Amino acid sequence: MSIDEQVAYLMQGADYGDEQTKQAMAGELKERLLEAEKEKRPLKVYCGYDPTAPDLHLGHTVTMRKLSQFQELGHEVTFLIGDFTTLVGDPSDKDKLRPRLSPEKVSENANTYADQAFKILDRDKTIIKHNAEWLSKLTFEDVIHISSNFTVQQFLTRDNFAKRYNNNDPVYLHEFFYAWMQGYDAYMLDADVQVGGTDQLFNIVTAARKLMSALGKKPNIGITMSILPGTDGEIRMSKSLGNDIPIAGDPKDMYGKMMSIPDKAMGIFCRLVTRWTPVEIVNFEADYSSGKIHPKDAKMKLAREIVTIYHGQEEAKKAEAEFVRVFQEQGQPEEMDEYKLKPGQSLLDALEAAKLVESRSQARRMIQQGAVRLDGRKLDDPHAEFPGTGVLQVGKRHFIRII
RNA sequence: GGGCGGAUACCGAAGUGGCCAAACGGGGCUGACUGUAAAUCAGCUGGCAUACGCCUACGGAGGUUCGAAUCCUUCUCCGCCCA
Repeated sequence: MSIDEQVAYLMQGADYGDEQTKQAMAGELKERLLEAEKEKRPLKVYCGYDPTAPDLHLGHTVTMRKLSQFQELGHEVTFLIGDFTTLVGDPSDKDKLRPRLSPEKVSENANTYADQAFKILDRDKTIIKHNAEWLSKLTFEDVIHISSNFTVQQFLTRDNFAKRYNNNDPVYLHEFFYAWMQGYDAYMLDADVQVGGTDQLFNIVTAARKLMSALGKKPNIGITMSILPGTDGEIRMSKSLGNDIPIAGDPKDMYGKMMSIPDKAMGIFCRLVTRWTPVEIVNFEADYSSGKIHPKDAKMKLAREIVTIYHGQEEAKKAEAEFVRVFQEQGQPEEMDEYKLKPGQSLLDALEAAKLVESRSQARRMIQQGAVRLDGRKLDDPHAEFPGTGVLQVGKRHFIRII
């Protein structure tokens, strides 16, 4: 790849909110790539992760995919675990109720994180670091000194702060520290490039660059990635919003979830979470928007690609076959859990005991709404004795074999 | 330290003594349509109960009242203003 192609590849999916910043960053990236080439050194690239939850979903992988592209081009990638910053809490995370995690829990999560990340990153080429290594050693004096490089006004330019400030919502003092701690990470790592989400724009571009300059280093280049929407295609993917696609989950479920994203979100998924090159993506999009390929078939290809990344080709094929069988041909899943019927159980009892519903009230609702079927026949009497063995289905996708 | 305002279900937001399991919007779920797309339509969205109904819930704890999300006391948390 030529340098310009590399820049295009590495900037793919990046978003800075305005075109000028993007141009400026692309320009700097190009310069830095040239410089590295001349000096025969790789760029130092990193992204920090806060191991707040053990399970990763596709949204978390956006920056990992970007790191892997750098890796592909021979650069040095550091996977930074924010074990110290996690204890502080990121202001861009609105989840205020997040319980304070114990250090044990944090390191446990961090391990799971790293394991899942290595489905994307090359384990042997990735450096893992923890920011507690340096952040926990700063003295109060250091903190004051570093803080003196920033003004409150600078922080208030950040949308997230400004908005809450104007709405009279709380803005905590410690949130300000979060931004510069991230900058300090970049400083300690001698980062040439820092990858993050657009929600990190301020931390990466304003705070980190300023701090690095102030401490006498060349400021890092920020690659801030667009935010991946969830299965609704609109709002950022997040577990608490229930629109996430976990990567460690069941491949069939993953495939199904991918199929449920709106057509208009296909493009962004391609750019952010597939292994496809910019050219392949352009062709893919052209194919379905011109009608050459049915959008459904295009989406199936996309779903297959995603499942393949995390579960391999075999599983992806199986997931697809199952999807076709269950949803397109209205058949039954290949495998399902079994439940042994006990004598005298009513429909309600069975639904509850087989754990197809969360409560008896919910079971009643489902029955009333005509969502409960045994071998395709609708069951509508909650109190009738359960008819017998067969495949019991609730809604579109919950099945259990009654034996 | 003083004054004022606020905390409601997954989220946002009404309600300001009985008609409140709590309007409305979003989200989620179910059904119709379909490509588990979009758009649209209908319904559901605390628990228990065949049912009458019962229980738990409007930040926490007490109290007033026949009756409280609504009134009082106090505690916790948040915002604004003054110092």
